[in-house]
Amino acid sequence: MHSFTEENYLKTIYYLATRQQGEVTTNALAEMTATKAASVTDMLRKLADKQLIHYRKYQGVRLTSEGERLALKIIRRHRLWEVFLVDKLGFGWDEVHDMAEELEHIRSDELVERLDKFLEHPQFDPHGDPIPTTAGAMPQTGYRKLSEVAAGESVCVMGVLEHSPEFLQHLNRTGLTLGCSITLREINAFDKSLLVQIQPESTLFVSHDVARNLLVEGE
Amino acid sequence: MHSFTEENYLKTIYYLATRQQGEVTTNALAEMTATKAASVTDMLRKLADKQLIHYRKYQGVRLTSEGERLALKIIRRHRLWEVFLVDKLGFGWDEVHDMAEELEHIRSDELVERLDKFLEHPQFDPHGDPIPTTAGAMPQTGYRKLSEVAAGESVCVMGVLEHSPEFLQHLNRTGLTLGCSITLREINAFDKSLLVQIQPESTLFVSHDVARNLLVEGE
DNA sequence: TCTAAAATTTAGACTTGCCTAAATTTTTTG
DNA sequence: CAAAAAATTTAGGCAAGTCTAAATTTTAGA
Repeated sequence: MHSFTEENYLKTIYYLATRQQGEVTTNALAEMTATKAASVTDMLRKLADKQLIHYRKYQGVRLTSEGERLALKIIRRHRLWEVFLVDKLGFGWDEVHDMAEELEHIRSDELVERLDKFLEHPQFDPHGDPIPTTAGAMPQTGYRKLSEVAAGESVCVMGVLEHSPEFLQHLNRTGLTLGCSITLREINAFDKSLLVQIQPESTLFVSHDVARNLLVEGE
Repeated sequence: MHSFTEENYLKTIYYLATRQQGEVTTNALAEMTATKAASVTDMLRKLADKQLIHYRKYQGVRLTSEGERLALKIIRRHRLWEVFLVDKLGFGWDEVHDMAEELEHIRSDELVERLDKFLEHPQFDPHGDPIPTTAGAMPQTGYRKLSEVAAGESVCVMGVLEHSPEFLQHLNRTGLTLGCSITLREINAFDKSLLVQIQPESTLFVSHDVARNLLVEGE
């Protein structure tokens, strides 16, 4: 079996690999896991011994297919528990990350599959992230960032790239929650901020920082 | 905060203290936690430093009121998760112990209280054990062991003292599950085995070993 | 009650995962 | 393209929780 800590490294390597290209660096991992580079190096050697990552000294790291399988399993658990916490226990989407971070390490495949069934096989977590399948596939979505949408387009808010409580609470306050339909009225050339109309009639400014962390779906 | 391991020791000390009188011994703890006496001694010193137990070398151990408060909190979590696993996810009462053993360490009071509400404030877990209150009180039941019931009495099966999958599966097979009404027909003087009638008409023998692990309620 | 057995504690060591400081390799830049 | 900077790894150590073996204390039996 794999330790709590090993599972977190695998998940973090997966996460970083999807946002960068090439191999994941020691420093990036140290920052994400809030440890020091030397500690990361220790763990990388251990994961490489277990054939969960491809590791070449000084060159960075990449998951093996077994490592990716495990990472997706952890992510599946995390996202299913988040659905449980929000849909069944009534938590807000800004409150569930830390709890899911613990729940994702409960070791029982049967538990996960029963939870999935209990939740009626959700496809997305409360932040709009797709839930990997039992078979270990990550469903692809065609979402774009709001910051890449052209003026005049109407789109639907489908997810977020930033999961911090601060960001999510800001969205709560402005009404930019999942599923809401918006039309992009203007793009400010100076600071790239957006004038957005939320259906049916409220209008608000959205900073570029917010817009590039909001995922939206076509017209 | 307290470690996973510390929480397990507190829970185990509480458990042993309720079945024995006097102080809990090092050896008993070593056996229950599947470790060695020397390891237990180390942990007892640590728990004593944190004022969670009263500890006198060579004399055994007793929870402080703070230690007991924590132990009851862990037990409350454990039993609520067991209710969730059985009532909501459909697990059998013989399958849930190990999962609850992990879930009980998830650190969020808010989570526990929301779970309690979601489950509609259950009073007992799937084995008939009472669920401690948020305030930290262990509800008392007036249950007797089936082995202490007199011939001729009719009683209702309310709980078990032994939680091993083997024992619970044996009860499943014989039909002696929670809530079932039984009448004690005869007590065998030689081996203390019982002839029991399960309402309305099936009859079976129950060994003394089974009878002293079954909790029943009055007439 | 005195001694042997049982229970417990101490001593010293191991593993995991982390750290700091120093050494090494890679990358960047003048 | 060589020197400086940045990134990474190595070396040596620490804390938690465990272990075995040896020492100590308590208990039980003759």
